[in-house]
Amino acid sequence: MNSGFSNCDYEYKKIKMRYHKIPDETVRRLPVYFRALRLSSGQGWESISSKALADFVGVHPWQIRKDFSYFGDFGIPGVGYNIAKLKKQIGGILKLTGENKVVLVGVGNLGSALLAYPGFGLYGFKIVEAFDNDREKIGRKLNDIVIKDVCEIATLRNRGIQLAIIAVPLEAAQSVAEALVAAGVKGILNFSPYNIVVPNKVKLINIDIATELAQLPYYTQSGRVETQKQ
Amino acid sequence: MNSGFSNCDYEYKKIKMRYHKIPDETVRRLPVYFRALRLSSGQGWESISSKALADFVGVHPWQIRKDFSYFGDFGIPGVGYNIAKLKKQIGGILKLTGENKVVLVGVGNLGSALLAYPGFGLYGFKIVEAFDNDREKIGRKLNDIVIKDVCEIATLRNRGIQLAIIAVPLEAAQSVAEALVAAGVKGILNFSPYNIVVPNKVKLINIDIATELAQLPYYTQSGRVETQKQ
DNA sequence: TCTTGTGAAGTACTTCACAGCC
DNA sequence: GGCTGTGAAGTACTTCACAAGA
Repeated sequence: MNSGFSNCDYEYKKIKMRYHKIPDETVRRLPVYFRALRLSSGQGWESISSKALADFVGVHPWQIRKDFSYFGDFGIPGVGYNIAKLKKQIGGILKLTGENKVVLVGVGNLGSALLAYPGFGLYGFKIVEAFDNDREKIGRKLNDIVIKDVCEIATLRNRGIQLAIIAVPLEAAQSVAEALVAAGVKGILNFSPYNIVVPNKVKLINIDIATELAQLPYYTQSGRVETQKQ
Repeated sequence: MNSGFSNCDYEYKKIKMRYHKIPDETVRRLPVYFRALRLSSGQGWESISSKALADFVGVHPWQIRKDFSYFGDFGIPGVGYNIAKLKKQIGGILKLTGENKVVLVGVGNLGSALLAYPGFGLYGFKIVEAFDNDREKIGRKLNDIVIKDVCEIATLRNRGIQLAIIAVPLEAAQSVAEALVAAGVKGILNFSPYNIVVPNKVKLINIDIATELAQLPYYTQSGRVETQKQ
């Protein structure tokens, strides 16, 4: 990707306007800041400095200032950031305004846990539908959601549902993803350890639990000297 | 971090030995390659090319070759990589030899799902203990594991258990982490949305489910033009 | 004096391109 | 002819350092 605009720079600067591509790493951190602000806003503070926020979420202050610099002038020099205003701005950037509807596919052990997961609410997410292919489960109610047959994914069309969570065994992951995309879903959070392929217009984020765990022994087991190579 | 050794380069090259720091991103991908190899080794193939492996896991062939180049000469030009040998080598680098014991703290919805998660076995992980602070749960058996009181985390000392998974509410996360570290745990996979602080010698990997989901609307909602700034 | 915002410098990782081996 | 291994080039992100605002 190209930051572009190099031969238009002068024009843009003249009218005091510049264009940025937001680094993906910044987008990844914004939800973390957002949650920190939500948690800290009930505490009577009005402002927060980049240092205080940084300590809370575990990054460096200059990282936070740099991240915010991609958007606009959020803060007040000598004071910090107004918590309410900052929260609103980050929410706006992330499009976390109002309620975001999400559907879940796969109501096994992990899927059931996700249905009950309390962390989604803070961001305004709500799981509004759940699907499975197990006849035993279809029709049952879990956390106020009636589990439907995966065949009914197509009925999501035109209901304004853009996000889905996939928590099915890996054999089913690709076909479920395709059904979701066909039904108009534009963003997928995939928990199955399978390399799902989706069209470019669809954003896919993978969480691969076992793979994350499998990094640990490399770092923890002693004898990790710099690799010798001959 | 410094790649170092610049003034020793000649010496090292002369004796055909070089030292590398393995990029964290490479370590993150190795478990993915490892699983792909395990899945493909039952299929009668003996060798696999960087292109075939790349297509399977969803990266570029040159990325795979570069990743492997940090370790040694794995492949045979014109042929590819011997699957059995490669699997063994990656397993060795990641220290995924034999059975890796893991303990789980927090047997709520998510913790229970992790206890039953089938994906750990492929890497040789086994959850050998589970802890919770809920009197209702303590003493019950789940997936052949008797749930113990969190107070008993200290009893893990000297049992050769290096890895732990934290799936407790955020208020409890820091204290649980400290108990685990005190009991000799060296690597933690943390599912609670809290910035746990651990000593440098302990490796911490965070999986923050809601935060991952919260990135999606930014990418999926239309109207994401390059940010305007004045 | 304290804290922001940001060019510039530094670092880490990815991609290229091709020599060398099978 | 096909595929690996790897310096070199390119890109993306982080960290620094400091001018300017409150």
